[in-house]
Amino acid sequence: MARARRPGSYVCGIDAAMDVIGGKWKVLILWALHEKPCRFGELRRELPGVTEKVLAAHLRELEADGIVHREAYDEVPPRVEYSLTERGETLNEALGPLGDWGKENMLGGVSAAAGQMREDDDVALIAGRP
Amino acid sequence: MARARRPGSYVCGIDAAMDVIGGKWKVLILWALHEKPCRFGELRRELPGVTEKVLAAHLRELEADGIVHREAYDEVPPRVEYSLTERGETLNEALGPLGDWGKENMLGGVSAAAGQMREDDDVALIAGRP
DNA sequence: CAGCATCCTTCACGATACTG
DNA sequence: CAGTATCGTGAAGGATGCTG
Repeated sequence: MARARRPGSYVCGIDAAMDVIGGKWKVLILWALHEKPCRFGELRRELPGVTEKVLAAHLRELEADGIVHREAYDEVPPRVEYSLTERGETLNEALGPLGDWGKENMLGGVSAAAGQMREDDDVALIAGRP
Repeated sequence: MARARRPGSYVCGIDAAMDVIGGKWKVLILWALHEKPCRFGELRRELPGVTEKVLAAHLRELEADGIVHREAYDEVPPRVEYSLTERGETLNEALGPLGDWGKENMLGGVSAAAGQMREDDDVALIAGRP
């Protein structure tokens, strides 16, 4: 996306990861799918402003990278469900510290860090999100 | 960079962080400066392929975001040294898990994880780099 | 040495319209 | 509903040349 995709060799792991999440909506898609598997139109509603074309393209890329799973049900009307793969979940977790950093340093360094964070989910891992 | 810079409000911390490191060479600059403070030309040699214009632009943005510090010495010939700020260091650390993920999942999931990793530096934190 | 000034290319993203 | 097809745009990035 933001750079040459799949040149075969990256300078480092960050480079490779940046390639995977380099799309404008990639991380938002990741976040939306982490909350719950979503259908196409559902996803579109979760990401205000994204166009069908771009959403479809991003989903195809994420699928190619093994981040999301696409399940098409042969029904009428057609139904397709997107969900995170195991690899997608680990990516989401790896994004956690970065999200924390962004929230602390770029947003209003809210002190939401300590105390009011629930732990019944893996909120601790993926904090710094909406 | 890759998206609208400083719209004033991001969807989440990841969004904000992605904005900071969204440039094509940003993370490489971060990495180079983490190893040691660098002069402009030095930095250029560390990043094969980057042009002066782009490197200068990225450095200015990183400086504006409080990630790197620019120290200009009034000598002849002119000398400028770039280094990571405290915030830059924390960003670098926050990038660690992502680097690990990229190395494990996108590169040759090398088993370099265990054993042959030296710990005299903070290698453990910022693994997955060159 | 450390840059800024220009011009140019390219690619991600967007808008709109149309199918199975 | 879940997409494809086509056309258009803007901004990031690259190439080259010049300056304090």
